[in-house]
Amino acid sequence: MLALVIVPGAGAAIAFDGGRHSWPIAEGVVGDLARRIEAELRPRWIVWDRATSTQLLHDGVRVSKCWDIAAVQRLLVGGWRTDPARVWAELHGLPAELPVVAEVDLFTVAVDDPDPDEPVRADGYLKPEWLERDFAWTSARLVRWAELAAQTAALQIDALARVVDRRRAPSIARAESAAELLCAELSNDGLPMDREAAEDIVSSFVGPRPRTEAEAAEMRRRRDTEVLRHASMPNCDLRNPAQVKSLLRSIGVELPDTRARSLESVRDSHPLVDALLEWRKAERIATTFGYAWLDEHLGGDGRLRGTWTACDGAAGRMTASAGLHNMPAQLRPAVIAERDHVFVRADLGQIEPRILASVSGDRALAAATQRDDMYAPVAEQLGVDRATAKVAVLGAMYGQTTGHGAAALRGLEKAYPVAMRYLDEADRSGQVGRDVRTDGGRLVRMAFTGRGEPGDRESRSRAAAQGRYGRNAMVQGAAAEFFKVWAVTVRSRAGAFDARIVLCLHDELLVHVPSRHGQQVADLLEQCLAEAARHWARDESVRFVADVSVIERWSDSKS
DNA sequence: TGCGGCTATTG
DNA sequence: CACAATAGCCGCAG
Repeated sequence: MLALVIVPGAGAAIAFDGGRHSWPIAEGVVGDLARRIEAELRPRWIVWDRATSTQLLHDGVRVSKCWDIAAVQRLLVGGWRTDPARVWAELHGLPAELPVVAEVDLFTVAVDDPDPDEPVRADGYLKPEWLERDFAWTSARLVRWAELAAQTAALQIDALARVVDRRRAPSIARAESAAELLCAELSNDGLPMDREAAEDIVSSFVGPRPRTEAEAAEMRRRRDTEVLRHASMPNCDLRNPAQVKSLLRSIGVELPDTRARSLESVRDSHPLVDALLEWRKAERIATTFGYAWLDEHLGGDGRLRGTWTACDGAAGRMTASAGLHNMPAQLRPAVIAERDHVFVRADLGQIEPRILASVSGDRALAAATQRDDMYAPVAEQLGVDRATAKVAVLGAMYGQTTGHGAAALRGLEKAYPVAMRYLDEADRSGQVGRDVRTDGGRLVRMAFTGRGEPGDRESRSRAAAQGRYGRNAMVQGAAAEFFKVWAVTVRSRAGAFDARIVLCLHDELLVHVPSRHGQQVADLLEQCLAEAARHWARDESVRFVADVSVIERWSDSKS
């Protein structure tokens, strides 16, 4: 483990052996030095947060392993406030009211710090001025800062071992850290996308690229007219749901809302409905996934870039902006591998119920995971058809209590009591605002604001919603952890084939690979899945499956 | 100008 | 419209 701190404009420092040995580094040589250390020693780099990894990436250094203090802290205590001062205070059990930099005004005088190179105060807190933008860094202070990072990482290892199985804790923290490296790389590298193909698709929905604002308005007006010509409300604003409701009423269609689902149910009653649904599709492309989107996010190098987050606020899934996680299926044919490259795409099959079987330790449900389609044995067990079994299992994980799955839910309770109790326990925690911790040790905060008088209808429905949130967080969160272990395992092995992960999508990986290595990387993804399962799961009772294919366009895979 | 509501897309 | 997310536009309050 080797701690590295970089303060742009001030310099850098490294520390190892828990901070007992340390050196300052001139800022100009950080990249070269880090590259040589990485090549010769392959250390686990301790960093305060992703900024250091991103800085290295900009210097052209890709490190293989790290301990990201902020990422591990989010795992340990949840939330987003993971600056060094807070992390340090939390690890030392100090009260959450952090000291702030004292204002110097007419009534106070600046007190000289007797030990200005020491970041820790007598009361144990970090000095807040060390976190200020204009802090007067010196090489002595940078060195102490690196030593402190090394000490902090050591404290986290102990803290983690107290909340997760001691054997599994380090690998989970390392995966969360490596996920930060992966996210830095995904943000930097982008997703290959063919601009011409993308513009052709956009054009097929909204017409050619308008050259002026007036032209754009004219095209918008023409699209509106295609719908409005079916009725006699020429000034109706199709972007206003209330007015659309009136429009529908004027043609004799009464609906509670104007969502696509509702509209589809009355599709045959009037030609306007069909036109409106078509209009919605085009409008979506025009406003969100159109020329403006391409101009903003698709670089001249044919890479679509967004900002990647390694864990979201809820349960720790990865998120991405710029439409990388919700790109309409119609645009995916434009995601094309570069010359002499292919994509290897892999998605985990039925990941959430398999995760539930694993984390709950339900032996009967684990037995069902031995099958490629685990809903089939569940259906047999429950004496219902497959579709019903699937709805029931998903309903149990999401907290559905009404509808078609409700009856089968009672069957689930009988057949898989261990798994159902696990979900129920999380549900109760959520309802009363008690934090839950996922199997991998992520704390999911449940302290919601404003629980009203218990008993009234509003507060009961809010409690139920919080219960569903808690129930789902345990499954979705554990699935996210497992996915990250898989992804970072692939990341570390893919380099041998000059392959890079270019997209992570909750249960799906897209890897960009030189064509000659396509099949080898496809095999690699399967191997990494088995390896991830061995590292992440408590035992080997649950089988995980993936669908892997070698393709040229993202849209080429069957499923 | 910021925020909740509505709607869309995705896993 | 079960769970999660990002994102755009509208109306309304300040």
